[in-house]
Amino acid sequence: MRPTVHDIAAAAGVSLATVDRVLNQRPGVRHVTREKVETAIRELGYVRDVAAANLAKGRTYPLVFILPASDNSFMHGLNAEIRQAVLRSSAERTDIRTIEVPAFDPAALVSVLEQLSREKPCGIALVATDAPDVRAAVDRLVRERFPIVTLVSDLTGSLRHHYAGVDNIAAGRTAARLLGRFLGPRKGEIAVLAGSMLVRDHRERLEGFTAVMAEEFPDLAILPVLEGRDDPEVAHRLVADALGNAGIIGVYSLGAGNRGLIRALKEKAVDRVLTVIAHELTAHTRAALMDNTIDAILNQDAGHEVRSAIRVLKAKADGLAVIEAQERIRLDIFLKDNLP
Amino acid sequence: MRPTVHDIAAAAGVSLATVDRVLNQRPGVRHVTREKVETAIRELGYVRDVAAANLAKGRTYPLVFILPASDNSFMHGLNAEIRQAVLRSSAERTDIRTIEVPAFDPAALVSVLEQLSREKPCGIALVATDAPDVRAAVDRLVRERFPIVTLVSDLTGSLRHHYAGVDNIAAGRTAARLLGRFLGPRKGEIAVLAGSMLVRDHRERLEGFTAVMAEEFPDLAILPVLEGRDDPEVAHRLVADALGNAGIIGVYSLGAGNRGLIRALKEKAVDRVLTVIAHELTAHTRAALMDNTIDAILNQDAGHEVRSAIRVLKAKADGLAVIEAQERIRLDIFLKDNLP
DNA sequence: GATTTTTTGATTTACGTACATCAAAATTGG
DNA sequence: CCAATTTTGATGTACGTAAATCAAAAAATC
Repeated sequence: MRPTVHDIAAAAGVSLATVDRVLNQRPGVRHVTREKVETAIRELGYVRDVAAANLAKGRTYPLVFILPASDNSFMHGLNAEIRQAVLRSSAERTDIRTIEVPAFDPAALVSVLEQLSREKPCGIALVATDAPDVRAAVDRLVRERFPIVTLVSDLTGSLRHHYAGVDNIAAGRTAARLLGRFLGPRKGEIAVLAGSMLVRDHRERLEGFTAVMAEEFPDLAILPVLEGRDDPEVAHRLVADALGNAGIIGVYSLGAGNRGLIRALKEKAVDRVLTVIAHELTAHTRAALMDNTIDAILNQDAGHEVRSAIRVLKAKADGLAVIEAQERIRLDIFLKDNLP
Repeated sequence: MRPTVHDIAAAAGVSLATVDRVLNQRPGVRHVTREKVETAIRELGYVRDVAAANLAKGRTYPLVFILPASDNSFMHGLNAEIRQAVLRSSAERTDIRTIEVPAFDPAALVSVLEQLSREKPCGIALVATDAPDVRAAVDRLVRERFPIVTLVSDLTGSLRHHYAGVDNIAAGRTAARLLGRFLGPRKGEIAVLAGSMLVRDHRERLEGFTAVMAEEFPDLAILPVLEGRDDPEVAHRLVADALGNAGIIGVYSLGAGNRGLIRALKEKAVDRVLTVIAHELTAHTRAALMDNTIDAILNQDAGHEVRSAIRVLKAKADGLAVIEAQERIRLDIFLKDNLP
């Protein structure tokens, strides 16, 4: 049986009340006494029973998710997963609120963060826009002891406690190797469709992609990036135009808005052997994978990201350790054979 | 605030004791009264606070893991993950015991299962050997209300509550498509190294592999399967022999014992362009992926499997729902760029 | 209608922790 | 040494549930 506060009190030769004062960092304990208690805690290997403590405190975890107001399948999916988590709130003692901010707008994000610092949630998850102001705001909140995790898009160099998302450089590198290997000895040009180079995850994917292409597949030339703003219409136009170039033998779509890409491919490339790699598994990309329009899909599981963010925020709020391996968000590679 | 037993009692117009009798299916409640309470429970949307209940009961979850006594990296890894879970036991209220049984020995497995039915653990996870006797023993335990999950290797057609492992047919299919696509237009022969065709997961991987090869890559011929018994020495000999055949352009290793495979490849195939796909990420396969001896690794995350099995068994023991998407064990595809 | 049996209520203790109160003891300052 | 202050102990209540006991009420049996 694991030791309880009573055991600590007995071992330290003090009363229950004193143990309680030490455990909950209440004042009125002499230094020597505090040391005695802390020694007993260490020696007996006491760990607070979080379930009992939460019961006694009537504790809930007010959490805030800050998401960009983007109208694409991935963000819709992320939202849906948060709603699922809300349904589990009562069992998990969470109290989850979602705030939408304009996409790619650091100032708006900062103002929301500043507002939250007054509201005292016990944890914040945000899809970070990569800007110095945002970094500063996040660092300030971390210093004020708010648990913070970045979701989907990281804020490197900031003090955030955790990042619940995939390694986008690795994703880009993986895409490049898959494309290169699938194309084999063929020579030609590769079209790259991105959302916006202002978003860190897209930049990183491109960075990884071009690095591996340059190192390992010198026969494949990367064309200038098409920025589709994650909008199906824009993507469609850009890709349809680009396919006028007969030298293109491969396409890497590293953002959202794949609906337009797929339409363009079906209209303009029926007679050509194109190898296509895209990101994010949606109804559209899934269908395209099944009918061979797309050859592979790289994906991040939004459900895992949301659940992981919640687990990590709760653990940080309680000062507990997280199981690192469990919280690592993996890059899923889907071929038509291993779809979920 | 979520309703408590007191609210149920008030709503149903009965005493706390009666609510307790209904909730814990104790006798001495008239049918009509029971109905009243159940209606109140439904109408208020009451769900038992599992944390409080466990505290009151002093409940622990005695769980048993039954593993084959196989001496390969994967089983060692699985064992290590179970030990990690044991370290978390006190926080998770689990009490985990591991039983090793001779590998591929249905009778031994059945006798352990029968013994357990007397011991009353609150959940059992087993790496199933696929045999009718085992299926019958598992079904019997399920009927006796033991929560049971299969781990790594499933027992299809049995009544087990859950399978914590990958879809091995999908894994084989994925391996085939990767190999076929990586080889591109080349024609030649493919060597397949398995552990044993007596194990269901190996059979399924082969089944998926040959199916996709036949459907989609008719220029690639699959050679008779080499059964390496998951033993590095045997695997080494078999592969070294097979590589005498100059027509081999690809290798699929669907079992364990990859150390021998890798040695054989380094000795016999330095001057050849072989495409190699293997299962299970270990120190050896990882190094081989990095130095281009292996082109891709398919993996199942033993840590996820163990944690998932525990979560599911606990949920079943409490009669709670599991988050299906969370418990799905995914097939990891590793290229050298996305290694963890 | 009296007796037995079944059903229900009222109440208590417990789980491990949090938190508050008040009294007692120890320490500090003058 | 006394008074003021700080530190410690003792005790009780609470959280939501489980489980037990005993008395009271209701229903079933004769």
